[in-house]
This record gives sequence, structure tokens and C-alpha cells, in this order.
Amino acid sequence: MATNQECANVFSQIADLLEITGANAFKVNAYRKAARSCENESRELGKLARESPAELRTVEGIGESTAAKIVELETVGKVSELEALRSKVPPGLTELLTLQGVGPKSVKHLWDSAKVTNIDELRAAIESGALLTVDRMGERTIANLRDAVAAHDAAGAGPVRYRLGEAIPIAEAILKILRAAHGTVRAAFAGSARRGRETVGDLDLLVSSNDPAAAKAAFLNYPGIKKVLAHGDTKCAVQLSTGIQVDLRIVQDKAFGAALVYFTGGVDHNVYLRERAIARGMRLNEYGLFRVPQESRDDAELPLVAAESEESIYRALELPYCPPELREMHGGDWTKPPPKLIELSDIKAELHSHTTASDGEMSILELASLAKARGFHTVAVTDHSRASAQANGLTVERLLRHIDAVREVEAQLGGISILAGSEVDIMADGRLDYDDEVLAKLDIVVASPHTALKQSPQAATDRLLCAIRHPLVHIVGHPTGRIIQGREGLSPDMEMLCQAAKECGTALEINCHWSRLDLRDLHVRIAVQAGCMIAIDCDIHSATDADSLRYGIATARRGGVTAEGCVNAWSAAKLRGWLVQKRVVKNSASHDPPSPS
DNA sequence: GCCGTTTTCGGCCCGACTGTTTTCAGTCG
Repeated sequence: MATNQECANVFSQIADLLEITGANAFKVNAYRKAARSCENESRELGKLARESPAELRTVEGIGESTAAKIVELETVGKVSELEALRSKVPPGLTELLTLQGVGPKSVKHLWDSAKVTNIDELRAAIESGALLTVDRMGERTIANLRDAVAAHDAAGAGPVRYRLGEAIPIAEAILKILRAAHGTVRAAFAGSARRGRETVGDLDLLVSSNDPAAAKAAFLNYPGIKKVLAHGDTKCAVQLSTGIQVDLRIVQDKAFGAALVYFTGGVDHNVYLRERAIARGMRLNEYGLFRVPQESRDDAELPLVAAESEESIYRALELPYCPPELREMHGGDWTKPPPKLIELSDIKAELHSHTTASDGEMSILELASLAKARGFHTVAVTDHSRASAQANGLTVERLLRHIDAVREVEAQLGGISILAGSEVDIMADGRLDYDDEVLAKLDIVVASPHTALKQSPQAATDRLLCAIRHPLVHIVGHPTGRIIQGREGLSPDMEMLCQAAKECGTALEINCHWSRLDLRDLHVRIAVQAGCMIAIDCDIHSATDADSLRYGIATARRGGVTAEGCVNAWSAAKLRGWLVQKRVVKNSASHDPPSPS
């Protein structure tokens, strides 16, 4: 079945090829928007194409022509228009578009004037000096091309993206320097990092200052800079030695809100806001929201409507405030008030953590003390089960002794409820790694897949359904087992899983570690729409793991999770009630363990 | 190509920086 990403790739490639061949820019934009929409769609487009193709048109930016192409991709396996475009253009040409500073016009120009059709030919043309004879190719341009080719060689194919937990600490380190600079009033990171995307392509920093030159100097003096890409009075861009690009925008403080809106994006949200401004006789840019009088000269100064805060701009556009995390996955309607999204401070329990008994670094006491210091009312000790031998998983005998140890520490420490639990392996066939009578002795059971993460979607669905429906399981941990930029993990039918989880009262976990974020944002949205309970857990192995909570919260917010919908945000009594009640209710229902096959 | 509290046709976000231009096109976000 064609995946959403494959649909997006088709539209993205069509856009590239149309752009190089000089097609109408609005048409190119339409394909780009269609590609973004496919990436952000939580429903499976291939399934829709087969079962209810008319539904495709409900995706923002998908119209008659693009819907037909999704159907064609699903049924035929390729898209004829894309094939036709490819036959017109040398295959290496779109690769040139990935070079920094090289756009469609430059690609066309290199092709027409220098017979360059791929990166190798470009490299040769640069080194042989052949490019110097080409129109509009000065020394600076050629030097930039040389750098761009070198950067491409170093990075390998495909745009480099950085995982949120790698990028945000860098942003905060630079923000610290900017805040210390003379004249700085406010400073923040924006862009996809502020929207909480699991990976970011670059970092966007915003500072308001009474001394812009000082802010600029402080930024350009940051020790990690490898190359300065641009440095104007209000805008600078650098590449750090780690490879990541950082953009800085400097504005007056009275425009901070407008600049924050502009710099946070996403692109479709910005376009939406600006079009809405136009429809109301206004104009929105990074300096503010302005009224445009009926007859005003182009150079006339426009009266300011709002600029100092994001809230004031949304208000003036007659829109409810939109949290940054929802500024790209809106499901089509930004006029509806968003749900009250969960916040970091709502979390009062950690329900997935490891001690030295398995592969954690802290003792039960150290772990519980950490949770207590964070103001949590509950922490669950959920060491690995016996199948996870590589993680020193507990045998039944060790588990039983571990339960006693947990009880002792709880009595000793006081002031926090310590649950005796397990992160029990979900075996490939759906069975759990401990027998029911063992699981029944535990306060909480987190069931997670750790092995056989390449099994088929059908097998994965069946396997995870077993765990979700198991009456003794409270939470399914990192349900797909994916590692961002590391492994795909399982691809179960998420709608089916969420439906079952809703019916059984089983919570699905958002694992907060920035290399996991599993459930991912799109899956969280499916789960929230299905009415599932969500668990947001740090899967603590060491003390610093607790700091990854913010990434899980960002992912939760992108999916629309509220405090009410998250078991970690409940009161101690409500949480304990759920843990007990779930088993009472579900034990009366039928439970068919999978037959060993 | 998409879309509609103006519109089924005629629009389609907005501005900074760079380089090679003597006044602006291309790229980027």
C-alpha cells in the first residue's frame, strides 16, 4: 500500500520537476502544499484511495487532480504524470536543488548554459574553471557552489534533520548568550523546534533588543560557528560545526509578538493568517498586523493594529489563540478553539522507569527520591522482564523479591507512592513474558515490544491487540518500537489499536525520549480522536532521562492531549483507582490468551 | 493546481539578504 510519505514524495518530485521546467509558480506551490498535507495526515491515504477515494478531497490542499494521482499511485503503483516529467529532465537535475542556495532557476541555468545535469558534473565544471565563462557566474557564486557541493558530500544524500532533543539544548545555549547581550529585552526559539516537531532542519532564534548590533555581535561570536551564511542588520544565519544551521532575527520589542508568529510558522499557518488579514483589509508581516486603508499609497506608513504579543494578533484576526504545536497539524480549521492542551506542570506521576535491578542506573530509593523532588505523587518501578536478557530482565524469583524491596523503600522514604510494576515484553506472538498470576501481583503493568520489530503490519497489529486487550495490562509502552533516524519499528493499524485501547481502558504511551517519541505525533492524534487514554512517560534509566519529559509533552500537545486525557496528570487517588478498577472490570470480561503457534 | 462569509473564475504571503545586476532576480524561511 502506498504510504502517506510516498504520496508526499510523488507530489514533492512533481513540484521539483515542474519548477525546473518553468511551470506556473502557483501550480508548483499547490503540489508542495499537497506534499506537506500528505505528510501531516493521520489517516492512511492509500487505504482511503482504495476504500473511499472521495474522502481524499477532505485533505487540505488535495483537489481533483492530486486525489486522482493518489488513487493512481495506490492502484497502478506509479503516477504517469511524474513519469512523463521525468522523461523530459535528466535524472540528476533534481539532486542539484538540494544544494544550499541553488533553486530551480539556477538549476535551469546550469543545465542550459553549462550542460550541468548532476552534482558530479557541477563539481567538474567548478574545478575545471568552465563555469567562469558562463553568464551570471561570478567568483562569489562559484565559491558558494563549491561550498554547497562540499556540504552535500559531507552530509550524504538527503536533507539532514536533527532530533528535537539534540537541537533544543543548542538553541538554549545560544539564547543564554543572547539574553546576556547588551540591550536584549526578550529572546526565544521559534520555528519547528517551538512547534515541537520530532526533528528540525534548522534552528530559528528571535531576539528583541534596544541594541541590535550587540545582539548580532554576540550571536556571531558564538564559539560553535563554522560558517557565517548571512549577516544583515536584522537577520543572520550561521552553520555550526555540528552542521546545524541557526538563523537569528533581531526585532524591536514592540514587534516581538508579530515576529514570533512569523518565525514560528508553519508555512501553511502563516499563509492562512496573512490571507485572513487581507480578507479583513489588513496586512500581516513580522513587524505587525497593519490596517490597509482603501486608498493608501504604496509607501505610506500603515496604521498598526497589533504586534506586541501573539495573543493580540490572533485576537485582532478574530481567531482563538493557537498553541505553536498546533500550527501545522490543524486538521483544516484554525477558527475552532483548540483544546486546553496538557502542560509540563500537569505531570504528577512517572509510570515507566528502571532501576539497577535491570538496566537502570539508579536504585529504587534514588529513583523515588528524584520523582519526589520533582513534585510527583507517584512513581512506578517497571524493570524489564526476563526475555530482555540483554537488559538484565528479572526472573520471576527476582521480580518477587523486587516487589518487596519496592514496598520497603516506599515505607522508608514516605511522601510518594511507589508502585511495584514491570515493563513486560510483548513477545512476537502477543503473549506476555510473565504468567498472569505473576502480573496480578504487580500494581502496574507496562507491556512493550522490544524484539521482532520488523514483523508485518498484520502481525504487529495482532500482537499489540493481544497486549491492549490483556486485562492485567495498564499501559502499552513505546508501541511501535521505532527509533527516530534509527529504525522504522512496527507499522500496526493504529486506528484499530486505538479503538481497542479505548474499549479496554488501556493507556497508550508516549515515550518521551527524543530518540523514541513513540507514539509519534500523528499516532497521538489518532489516539486522542479515538478517545484513548494517554500515558506520558520518560522511561527513566538515569537521572537525566527525566528531563526528556518536555519532548513527550510537545508530542502530546501536537496530538491534542489534554490533562484529563493523560493518566500521568491525574490525582494520586484517581490514578490508583484506575489501576485497580481496570482489572476488576476487565477480569469479568472474557480474555482469550493467544494460542501458541 | 486549489479554493470560495466577495468569488466556480481569478486570485494565490511577505520580506531580508546576496550577488551581479546598474535596478533586480533568485533563494530562503
